[in-house]
Amino acid sequence: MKNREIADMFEAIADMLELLGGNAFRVNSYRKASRVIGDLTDDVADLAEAGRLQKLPGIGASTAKKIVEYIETGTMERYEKLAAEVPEGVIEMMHVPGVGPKTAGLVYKEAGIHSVTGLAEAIEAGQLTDLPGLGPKKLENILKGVAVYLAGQERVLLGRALPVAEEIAEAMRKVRGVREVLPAGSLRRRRETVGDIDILVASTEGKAVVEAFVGLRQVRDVLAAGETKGSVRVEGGLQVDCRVVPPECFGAAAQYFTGSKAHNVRLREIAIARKLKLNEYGVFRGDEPVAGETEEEVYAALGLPWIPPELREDRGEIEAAQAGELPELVELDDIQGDLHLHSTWSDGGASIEQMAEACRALGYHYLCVTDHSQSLTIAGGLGPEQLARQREEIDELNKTLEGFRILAGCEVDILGDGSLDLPDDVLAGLDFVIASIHTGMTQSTDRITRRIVAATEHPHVHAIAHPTGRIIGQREPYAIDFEALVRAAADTGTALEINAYVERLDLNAVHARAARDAGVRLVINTDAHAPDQLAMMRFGVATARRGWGAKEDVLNALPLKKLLAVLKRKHA
DNA sequence: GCCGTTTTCGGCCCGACTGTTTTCAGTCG
Repeated sequence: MKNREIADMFEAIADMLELLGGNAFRVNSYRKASRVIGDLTDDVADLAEAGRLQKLPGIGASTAKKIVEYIETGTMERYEKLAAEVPEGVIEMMHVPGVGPKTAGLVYKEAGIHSVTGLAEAIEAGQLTDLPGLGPKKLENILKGVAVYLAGQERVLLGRALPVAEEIAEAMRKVRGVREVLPAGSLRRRRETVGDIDILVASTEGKAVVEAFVGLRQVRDVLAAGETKGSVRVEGGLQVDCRVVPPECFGAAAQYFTGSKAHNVRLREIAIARKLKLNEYGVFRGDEPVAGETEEEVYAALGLPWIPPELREDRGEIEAAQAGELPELVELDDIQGDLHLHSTWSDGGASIEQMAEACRALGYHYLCVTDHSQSLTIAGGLGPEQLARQREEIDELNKTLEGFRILAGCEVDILGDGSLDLPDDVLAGLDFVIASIHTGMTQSTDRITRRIVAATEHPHVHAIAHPTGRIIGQREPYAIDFEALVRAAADTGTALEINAYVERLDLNAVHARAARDAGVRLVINTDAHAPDQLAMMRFGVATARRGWGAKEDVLNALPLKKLLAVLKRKHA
């Protein structure tokens, strides 16, 4: 699958064209094409073969031709020509905060600088002071930017950022003069990682609110503190911005600061078509404000229903909203139970009883114990006899629990050859079987796809756990043919998991969307190894929502009776 | 380079901030 390569090439073409002073709209077209191809789960080669490339938004005759060229020949002339002209390091300089295409182009053309480190050295040696537009402050600023860039400026996991944001938001709600507080930005859209935290505050007293913000006990460094905006770093280096807006603009500001950028651009285009103007202060006809106090009225002024933040990525949500076809997204309250968790029988930290109590406290009606299977000795995997004894314990516990049911299950390993780690008759006796890969993760696309597809075809496997194996920032997904997996899951009635573990979120949002579009049932599980980890369910639900998942798409949003009926069907 | 409820040509998102200027270019979100 060459989607990623092609998306990256279009992005690089955009960067290089921009640096060379090419038409800005053309640059934008390449960026859009890059995003569209990058978001695709279908193989772009299949679309090309079917002659359907130009059906994609932002893909016209010219980019379609380049895609076909790359698929057929393995190279793209446009890209190669530009790459011969612009050294890679010059493009990299553009990614330093404070350095854009103009500055990178200038220092390259006028001073021959072609790397980020070369840029820093030249500034420190005082070599760039004669260049137009580069005064001492600008140069100092670039130097700081290089330090930030080289430090890696990593994005932070949603699971880490969200609690920080909520704590700060809670503290800000207690500040005098504050009417409303909303953590906005990519965090509100529940992206799996976030770059920084944006806290939006409605108040008429900007300065006092900002002062209170930078004085919060969580604050370690104050980066800026003005009339309407404060910027700080908290423990761990995470940057938090606070913006104060008047209450009558709060809705427009919330919309604006939630993004995504691509979504906002589309909204502004719609505004223009309606002879309106949209900015962070409201919707305007001429100078006349038409909307702004709530997000609902901002969207309504553009002829749209309110769109849930998780969908705001310009991935078709605006068209769906216009057609009145937005999905009714699954909510945390819809979740009836957790179907993938561990106990002290394998590598968990709590007894089944403790896990059950924790699940009841969350308002669930059932859980399924899915300890590891025998070959995973390092995790204390269970064999047939242990599973039988575990079942006895579960049966005893179920006698004492009212209105709650513990299901007996297993996270069975998919072995290297695609067979399962437990005999069929043992699996047949379990309520729920979720299969997963813990070894041979680096196998070829062909092998690993056959392995997982074989597991979906197994009559006793109800779901595949963490289907791509990726761990955010640590491990790439398996080289699996995802389309083939989705087809197999759809054909066999096997659910695919959204593993809610904050480092996993696997399936991710784009994969989850493709699965649900193909009619595959999703199952959202925490894979908890201790009671407190059950709370990660919210991140799995957020990912399902980003994947356009509705309650009906989610296996464990079913009430117990219906769930058991569905599980039985696969067994039979 | 894309695209069509004013268009197959001529448009294409908006405002703030900063540092460099003397009216504005570049960068950012």
